[in-house]
Amino acid sequence: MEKYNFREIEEKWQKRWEEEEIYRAKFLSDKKKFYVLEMFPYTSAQIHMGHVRNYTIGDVISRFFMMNGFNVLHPIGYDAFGMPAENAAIKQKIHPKDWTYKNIETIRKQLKKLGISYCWEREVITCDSDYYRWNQYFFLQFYKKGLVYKKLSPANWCPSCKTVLANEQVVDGVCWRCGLEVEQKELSQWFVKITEYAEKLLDFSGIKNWPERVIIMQKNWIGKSYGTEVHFTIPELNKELIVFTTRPDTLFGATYVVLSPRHPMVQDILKKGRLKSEIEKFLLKVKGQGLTVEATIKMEKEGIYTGFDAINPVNNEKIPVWIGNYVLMEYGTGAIMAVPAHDQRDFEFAQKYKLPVKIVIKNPEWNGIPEKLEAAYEGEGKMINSGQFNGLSNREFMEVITEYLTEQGKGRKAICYSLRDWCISRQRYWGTPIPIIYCKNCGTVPVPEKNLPVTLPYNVNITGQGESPLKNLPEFFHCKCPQCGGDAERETDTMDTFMDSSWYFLRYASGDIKDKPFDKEEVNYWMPVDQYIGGIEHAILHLLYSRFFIKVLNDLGYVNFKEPFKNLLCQGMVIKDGAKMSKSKGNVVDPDDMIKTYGVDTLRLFILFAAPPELDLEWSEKGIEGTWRFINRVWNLNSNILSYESQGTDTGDINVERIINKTINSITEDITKDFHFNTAIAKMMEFVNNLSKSIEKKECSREKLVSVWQRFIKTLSPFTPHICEEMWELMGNKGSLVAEKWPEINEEYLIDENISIAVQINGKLRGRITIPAGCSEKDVVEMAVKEPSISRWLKDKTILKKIYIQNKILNLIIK
RNA sequence: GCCGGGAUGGCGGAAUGGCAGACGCAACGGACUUAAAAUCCGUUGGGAAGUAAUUCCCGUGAGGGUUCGACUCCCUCUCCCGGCACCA
Repeated sequence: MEKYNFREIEEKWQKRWEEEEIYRAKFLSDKKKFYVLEMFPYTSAQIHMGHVRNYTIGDVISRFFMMNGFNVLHPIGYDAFGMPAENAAIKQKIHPKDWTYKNIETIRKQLKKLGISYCWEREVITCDSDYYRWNQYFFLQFYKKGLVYKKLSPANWCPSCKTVLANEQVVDGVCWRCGLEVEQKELSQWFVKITEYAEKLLDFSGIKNWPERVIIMQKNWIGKSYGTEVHFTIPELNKELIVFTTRPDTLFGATYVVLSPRHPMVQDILKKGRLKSEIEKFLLKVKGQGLTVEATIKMEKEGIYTGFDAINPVNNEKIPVWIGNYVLMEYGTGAIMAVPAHDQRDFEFAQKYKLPVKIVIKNPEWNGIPEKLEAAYEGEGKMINSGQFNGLSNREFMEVITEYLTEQGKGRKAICYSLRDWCISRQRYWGTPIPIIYCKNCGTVPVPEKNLPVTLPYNVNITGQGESPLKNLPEFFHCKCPQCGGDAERETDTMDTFMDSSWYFLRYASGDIKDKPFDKEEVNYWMPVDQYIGGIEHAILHLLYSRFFIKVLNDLGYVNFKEPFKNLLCQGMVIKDGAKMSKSKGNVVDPDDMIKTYGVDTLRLFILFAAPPELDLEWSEKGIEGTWRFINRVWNLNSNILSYESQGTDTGDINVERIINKTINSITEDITKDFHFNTAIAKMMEFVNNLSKSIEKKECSREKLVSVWQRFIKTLSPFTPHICEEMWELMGNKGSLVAEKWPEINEEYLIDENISIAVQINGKLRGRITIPAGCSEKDVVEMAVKEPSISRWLKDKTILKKIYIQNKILNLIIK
């Protein structure tokens, strides 16, 4: 018996697949297609177990659909722009481009060793000007449509490094490099109007099968809420202050209003000079408070009185105008009305600053009206202290007051989204240059399409300090205005890398193309992606931006579909010792080491077997040995079958035929229903255990055994393709298994002659009986009561009720 | 703080209203071997009774509910993980 030499087998087949180009996707418009896509890797130094998991899952799906007669597209590429390349440049004194391409080389080698069925001819590298020029092209199309604009927006700013910091570069409110406190700085930045698509993005009807939680997360992120705009007046400023509220019913209870520190009216107030130094001091303090999540959660709610009052439009009451650090300019109108009696946050703020509390909704559980509240009452009730509206239910009153305000010209119904426009400006080098030119005479001028790409210059010095290196590069920064030919300056912001990943899957789908972003006809054939696979960490941003991008391209007539990803599978993390694998924790397992020791088929099988895809996967050194043993058993069994000789018996043949049909049937179900490869593999292990016993007993004929075994090899092949191809060839077959048809099921072998059912007495299991298939309830009960383990419970009792679930269980209720 | 997900043997997990613990790991016992490794066979949720076949009780984070029947559905609570932009 020849020993299982995985190294030889894997090298042999990987070489052959490559030579014969069997995974090359062909545009065959009359053939039903299947586009399977895994999120492309970021070009950090190496791939890790998380990638191996992601790509192995994709590969099983890809091979399964190939064998089921689909024309499959299964591409790969590299997400190659982004901050880590600049960090590497700073630390290792290596150019971001050199670092990136060096990494791509390594990753490509690693991926090839995994034996994934990729169509390598369609590789995409986002930092290649052949790719990013089309980012610039789309930017210009969006610009023409009025979907991009520039506005002031705050960014994390380190005053010592004089540079913009990403949220992850701000650690506990200080700069990660110099440790100095981070400030907010207003910068003029480019935005894409994703908010214009909020309503379209809330419509998930074009999506077939996404995890429910991802849809919920996206809906919450878009955050549609219905409410009312209320117009307060500030007589001393001669201005109207518009606030948005979802609780217009509490309007009579408003005791102050609060502006965001970035609200334009703050400037009007400062101009008047009242309390100016106090307000400025407060604004300065707020400026030091970070934009990061930890910062905003830890931040204490603070405010300051402006010295001005606003008039409540419903009762002409004068209430103070405050500025508060907790009011966001990005949401609603950047100003709120505060109702401490009926909103807990307003209540706490009012307590802190001794602001009045006015109850306008009566809690039905109250006896009379309390003098003092312990907490805000946020529930339902009847209106009080609300003038002519007293006595109405607050629900009714919401409608009534909104109508009243509308009639008076003091407000209206409004819808608010918490979704904000997409800031695509990055003050960094390693990204797609934004194709805009600033001319003293002509203003903001887009780079003409024929001048694309605006190439990212190579000759830069990356320090991580100061402004973008592109500003210090005269040959890039200084240019001629395309309109008047005069001296002009280039935009030095580069694009957010989410721009790259919002359409890379279209580029894959159109093969080698130079003069267009993609081939419309071919893209319309392959798209949408039939199965997208990736980590849950991309549940919101990447997936939402891609959906948005496709909807815009659809509106602009570039594509004929409205959703990029029909089905989505989010896989869990790979963890070790209870924590995510990471260098800092020192719990990383290198895929290359595992491949050297066990071979890639074993690694793939273990990763698929250890947990269902959507759950976190606990790495186990012992566990992989288990799958290694299984693979070897399969290999040895193949040798045994090659030399097997027996006439067998009819029952033996029927028996193995039953086993294989049941096995393949339930594996097919596991794959197609929810990609539960772990249970599919468990069933293959069971099959191998059973078949080994049958072979030992020489129960079946050689002919039957070979037929059954060949079907098994096919079924196993998407999981461990190399060893299966080898066994397939040893069995005397030619050609690759992906060209073979997935084995069919013969229904008649799925049904057993005898079925074991459980018998319960009063819901408690008391025995088991074996019945012929298709037995009637009456017969089952008759057989059950004869069974000694059952009859002893029935002595001196009467059967009140019989519940029989066919082929499963009989429950007798007795007294 | 808000949103989402989860809790099942010594461990990874299986069963989504019908026999809890498939399959694998670990452990223990046995076969082979001079020996070890590898391999193969068997046992394995906890407790109690019995020489034994076997039988009974308990058991899916805690408590309650619905149901003939609940790991599964509903309510309350505890703990763990993930995401986040104080969303008015």
